[in-house]
Amino acid sequence: MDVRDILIEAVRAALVGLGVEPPGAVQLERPANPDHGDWSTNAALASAKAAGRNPRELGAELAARLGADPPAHVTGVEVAGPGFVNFRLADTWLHDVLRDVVAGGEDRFARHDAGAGERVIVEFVSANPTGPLHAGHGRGACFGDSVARLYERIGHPVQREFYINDRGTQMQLYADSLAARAAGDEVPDGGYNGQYIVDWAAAMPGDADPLEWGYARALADQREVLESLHIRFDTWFSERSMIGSGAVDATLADLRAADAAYDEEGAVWLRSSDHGDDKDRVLVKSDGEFTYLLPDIAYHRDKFARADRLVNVLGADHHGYVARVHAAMHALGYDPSELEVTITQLVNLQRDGQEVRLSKRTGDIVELAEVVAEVGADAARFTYLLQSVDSAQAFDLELVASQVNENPVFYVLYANARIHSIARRAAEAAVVRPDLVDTDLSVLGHPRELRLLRALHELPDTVLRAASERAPHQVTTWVRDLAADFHGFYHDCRVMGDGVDAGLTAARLWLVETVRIGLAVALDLLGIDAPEQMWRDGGEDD
RNA sequence: GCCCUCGUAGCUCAGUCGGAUAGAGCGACCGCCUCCUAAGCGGUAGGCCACAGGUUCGAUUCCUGUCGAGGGCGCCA
Repeated sequence: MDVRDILIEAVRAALVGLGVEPPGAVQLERPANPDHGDWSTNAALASAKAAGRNPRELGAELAARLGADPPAHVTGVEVAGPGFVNFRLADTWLHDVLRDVVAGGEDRFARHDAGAGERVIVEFVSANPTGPLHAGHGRGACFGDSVARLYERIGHPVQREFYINDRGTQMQLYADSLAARAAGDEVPDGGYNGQYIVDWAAAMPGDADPLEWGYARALADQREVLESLHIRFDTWFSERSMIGSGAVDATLADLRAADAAYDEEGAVWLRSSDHGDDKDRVLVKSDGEFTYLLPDIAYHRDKFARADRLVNVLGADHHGYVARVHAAMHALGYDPSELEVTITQLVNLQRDGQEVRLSKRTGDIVELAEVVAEVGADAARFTYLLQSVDSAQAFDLELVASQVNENPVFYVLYANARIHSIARRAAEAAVVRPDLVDTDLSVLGHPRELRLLRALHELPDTVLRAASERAPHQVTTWVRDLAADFHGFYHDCRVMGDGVDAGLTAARLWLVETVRIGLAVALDLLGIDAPEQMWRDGGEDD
C-alpha cells in the first residue's frame, strides 16, 4: 500500500474523531524543506474555516491525535506554520518503495488503468505530401508519439494517425512545380521553390504523372524519417478516400440538415460563428471545390466513430483552425470536450549562431532528416521533449550534436551506462545478487540512497500527470532529476569493493536495479533507446 | 484591431489542479580521479518570479489590465 494512502486515511479518520468534516480530498505533499518532515498535509488549514476553528489549534489537535496512534512508518507528527501537520517517517517506507518497483518491473511499474480502456486517437504530423518534413515538424512528431506512449501507459488503447492532405490546391501546385522543374522551367507563381523539387524532378521518370509520383515520393520520404525517430503510425488516412466513399458529401448534407451550413455568394459556408469562431468559414468554394475544412470535418466524424477521445497536435500556425473544427463538431452533435487540441509553438533552429528559417515555401529549409543525421535520433527526441511545447524552442544543432557538458542528453544516457557498467563489473567479479526476500534493505539509509527511492516513488504520479496534461516534458524533467540523484549516489556510495560488505552490496545492487527500471520506463515513454555503454571519443587527456 | 502562446538567475529552462526559505543545467570562480566510466561529484557567486491591481489564512501559480516577444487572422493548408 502506498504510504500516501496510509497517511490520508489516518488524517481523515483523525479529523472525524475530532468532530470535523474532512475536506473532499485530503492533500498530502512532500515539503521542499526537509525540516518540515517527509510528508505534510494542509488538511487542518483546508477544513478549519468550515468548522469555525482556528487553523493552528485544529492542526495541533490533529497532530496530537495522529501522534498518539501513529500510522505505519510514522515516527513523529507535529504542527507547524499556520497549521500544517508534518509527518516524519522511518526509512522503511522507502524500502517498501524499492520492493514495489522491483515487483512491478519495467512492464508494470508506473503503469495505470486510469484510462479504463477509453479509446484514443492521437493525430499528429499530418504534413502535406508536398515535400520532406522539416525540423519544425520534428517537435510535433516526437511530442505526439510520446503523448501516445503516455496514454498507452495509463491504460488507453491508442491509435496514431497521420492525415494525408492528398488533394487540393497545394497538391496541384506541388505537381506543377515538379513538372516545371523536370522541363527545366521556373516553378509557377506560388509554387514550391525548394532544392528538393529540383532533385526530385530530376529523378522523376519522363512518363510519370507528376502528382501521383510526387505524392508517393514525398510520403516515402516522410515515412522514412519518422521511422528513423522510432515513430510508426497505425493509420495513414487519405483525404481522397473520403471523397470516393461519399463521406464528404454526407457530412455536408448533415451540416445542412443541422442548419450549420448555408449558401452565399456562390459558396457554401459553415456557421462556425454560432459556436465561438469569430467568423463563418467556407466549406465549398464558388468554383465547386472543397476547402481543406470540409473533408477535415468528415475526417473528425470518422475518428469519432472509431474512438472515444481525439487528440490533435497542431503547429502554432494552425491555431486559428481549432475553433472551426470545434464549431463543426458541436454543430454535428459531438461533445467538443472529447476533442483535445495541443498547439506546439515554433522551433527556432540555429546553426553557427544563425537562425535558420523553416518555411518550405521559400526553399530555405532544414530537413528533419538532416537534424537526425547530424545529432542522432535519440538526442533529437530528447531535445524536442526537453521543454513544454507551450513556448517556442531554440534548437541548436551544434549544441545537441556536441559531446560536451552543456548537452543534457548525455547526462541521462551516461547514468544508464553507469548502471550497466556496475552490472558488468558484478558479473566479472562473480558477485551474485541474492533474492530480494533474502536481502536486508534496512542497511539502505545513506541520504544518496534515500533520495533515489524518493525520486522513484514519484514516477507513477509523474506519468499520470504528464498524460493528463499531455506534457511529456514532465517525464524528461523527472528523468534528468533521477540521473542527477544517481550520479550523486554513484559518486558517494560504492556498490562493491573494499570496505563494502556483502549485505550492503546486495542491497545496493537492488537499489541500482530499481533505478534501471525507472530509467527504462521513462526513456521508453520518451521513445529513447539508451546504450548500455558510452565512451567518450576524441579526448586528449587519457 | 481581434485570437493563441510565452515573460522565472548572465544564457537555456523546470516549478506537482494556491503552501512554509523559488530549483536544475550551462556559463563564471574554487575544489575532488592509486577505487564500479571525471560525459561525473562537491562548494561559491548570481532572483522585485515583466509591471500594476484583485481574489484569501497564504499568489511565481487563479482573475483583470498594462508593457514586451513569437505566431495566426484568404473561397491556401
